[in-house]
Amino acid sequence: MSSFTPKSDFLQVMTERGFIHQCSDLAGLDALASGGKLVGYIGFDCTAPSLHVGSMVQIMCLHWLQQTGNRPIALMGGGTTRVGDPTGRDESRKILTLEDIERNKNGIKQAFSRFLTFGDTGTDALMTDNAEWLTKLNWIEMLRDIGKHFSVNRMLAMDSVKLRLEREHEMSFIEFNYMILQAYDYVVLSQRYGCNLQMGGSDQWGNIVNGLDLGRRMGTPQLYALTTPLITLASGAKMGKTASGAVWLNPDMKSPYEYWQFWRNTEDADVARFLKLFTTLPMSEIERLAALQGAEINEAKKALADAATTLLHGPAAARVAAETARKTFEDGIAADTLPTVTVAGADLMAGLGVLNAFVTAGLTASTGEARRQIKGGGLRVNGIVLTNEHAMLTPADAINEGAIKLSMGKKRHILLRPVD
RNA sequence: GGGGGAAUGUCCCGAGCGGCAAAGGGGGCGGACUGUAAAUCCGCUGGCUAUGCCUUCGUAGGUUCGAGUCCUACUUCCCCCA
Repeated sequence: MSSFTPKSDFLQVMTERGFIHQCSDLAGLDALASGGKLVGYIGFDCTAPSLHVGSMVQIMCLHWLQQTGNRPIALMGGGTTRVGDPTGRDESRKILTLEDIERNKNGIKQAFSRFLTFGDTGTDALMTDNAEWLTKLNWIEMLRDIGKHFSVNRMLAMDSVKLRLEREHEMSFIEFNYMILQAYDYVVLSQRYGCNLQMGGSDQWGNIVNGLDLGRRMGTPQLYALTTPLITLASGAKMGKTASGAVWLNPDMKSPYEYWQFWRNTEDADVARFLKLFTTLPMSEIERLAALQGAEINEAKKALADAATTLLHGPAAARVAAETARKTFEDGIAADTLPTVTVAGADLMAGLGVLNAFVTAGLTASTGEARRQIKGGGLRVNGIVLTNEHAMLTPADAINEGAIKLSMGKKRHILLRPVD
């Protein structure tokens, strides 16, 4: 596969930026892509109210698909989430309520508009929900039309099932059916929209290939599969977690500033790879940035943070985030654009204990943790290390544009702003 | 159907003679060193109105001054026999 030289823009971009892990037929796919005849989809689970950076690779795949003259489909898993994908899990998922799934779906939709141009013609992106057809399936019809194409022998041999069986972990019948539904999705999308490519993370290979098979048996045109590598950090950790939890894409769950910070803190060894995957900067520029050594590599990290944040939150928000970071870390002053938490002015007037202040700000989970952090020298008020856990905050401490800057560690800062 | 074993700090794994807020890891957080990096070293890693009080070892009872530890029943999981 490494010897294959793609001719299409799509596969050239995917290859040189490191998006390709496995493909069912690179040459066939290349031919279709050259003519702008690809209609590719990726399914997104509705298990959380927002996508997180872990899905960025997938989103970028759709983005490039469109940028190179093909049509992307973002498929919401409103139906499949009701069943639950057992892939990569050795315990059953808990079954989500329909209301939760609906809420999650609406939250997840938000992120896409920045990356894709939606519409009804040509290369316009499409968003659809597999609940639309899956919930209408009739059990007997489904068994006769779809079920007959599936071999239980083969299903049992699939990794997602085999692992559970080997470890003698429970796999319920509902989960066992997941792969059938995902395969069926692909066929439906093929029939409705001429979809001929499904992409996904490398763990989805089995599910995607099932779709290919089902399509062949049900008489669709040739379908293709393309998976992306699992993105881990150079240090081996799974990507997407930070001090303050998962890196969500929705701004109400993770501010643009925090998103910018996430990329700014990328490990040296990951910078070049991430620039290729998570920005649309030209390859020549990426090569220049990747060549930076030592402390200079920080310039590359800023470029990564700027570009990635611009993609998700827009240029204005990215500029603010970068400026906030510059003031905070390089000038050491409190930018009024830092994440802010408000307190009642009256409470502050009466004197607010520092322990409770840090809990209110969300920097520590409990007053106990705040106490321990103070012992370890980890908390600061207006930049000054806090040593007295009994200290009280008063309006006189609101010296940064009328707010108090609370910090935990070197990187996490919150403005506590009194309001009436 | 019969016999044996197991469930531990709500992140995970895991030790635990009747005196236990409970060993040890991993992970996470903080500190030092740096470049807002990695690696390394050090500290912390139930809650609170805090020299005390409250809640934690599958669930519910019991024995005991005192139970994660002993007894009984139940739930779930694993192993062996049929």
